[in-house]
Amino acid sequence: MEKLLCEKQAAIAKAMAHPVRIAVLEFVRGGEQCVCDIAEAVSTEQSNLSKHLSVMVNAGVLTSRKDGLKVMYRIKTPCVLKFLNCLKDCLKEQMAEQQQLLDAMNE
Amino acid sequence: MEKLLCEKQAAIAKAMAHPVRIAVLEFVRGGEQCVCDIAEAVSTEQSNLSKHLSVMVNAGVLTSRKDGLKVMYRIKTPCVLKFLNCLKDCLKEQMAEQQQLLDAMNE
DNA sequence: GTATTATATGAGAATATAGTCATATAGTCA
DNA sequence: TGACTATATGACTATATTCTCATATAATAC
Repeated sequence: MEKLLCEKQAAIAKAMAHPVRIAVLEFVRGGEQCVCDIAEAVSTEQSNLSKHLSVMVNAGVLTSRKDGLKVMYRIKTPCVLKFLNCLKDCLKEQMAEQQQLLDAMNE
Repeated sequence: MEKLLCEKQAAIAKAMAHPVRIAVLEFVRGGEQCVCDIAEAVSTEQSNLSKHLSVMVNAGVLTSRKDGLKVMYRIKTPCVLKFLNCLKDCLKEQMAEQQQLLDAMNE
């Protein structure tokens, strides 16, 4: 049971654990976007992007809706946004630490 | 530059995107623990666990210190805890949605 | 209907990740 | 010193992920 919960959490993390997918989420966080615009924004091949998108849909991170020829993707829940912020904070914390090291070297 | 930031964020997410690693983080979140206790808690082979731990150390998620024969691991920054909470919230949100579906079926 | 556009999918190759086993290292204790 | 314990590492296999290319599907416009 405990194990299953860990698996589910890992699956969510995994769905975001790729540079292209982070870039997609950052691009989409402002509002829904079609595949072609996302592809341009993250400069990734259409078919490849399409797979990344479906990974995130399956993990419950994104949803999509059809709009004519286009398919619009958007972030599914507010949690995902919080998650992204969290990641960025982690990175900032790491960089701040590196900055301290750098400062120490220059003393 | 943008790309590099995405890579770094993805690396952090990837370091946690594994069921065993989530289990480790959950076990360690209360305070530092030695490898042998972690191994028992997450029921994973010692050498395998050791690799998972070093992945997380390299990603800046955990730190370790030697204490005699033992090596104690702990969560490196408060951000990581927030991150874990975030993941759990994402999962809760997903399960709540499934619950709604279930309710709709029973009407 | 055909042509066109936007997106998805399948097969395959390249690469990365995870797990297992045997072994190495390093600290402790007698 | 040698025996013992805790942890890390290297080699290897198994598996999963990513990417690319070609092709399929689906919506639109003519």
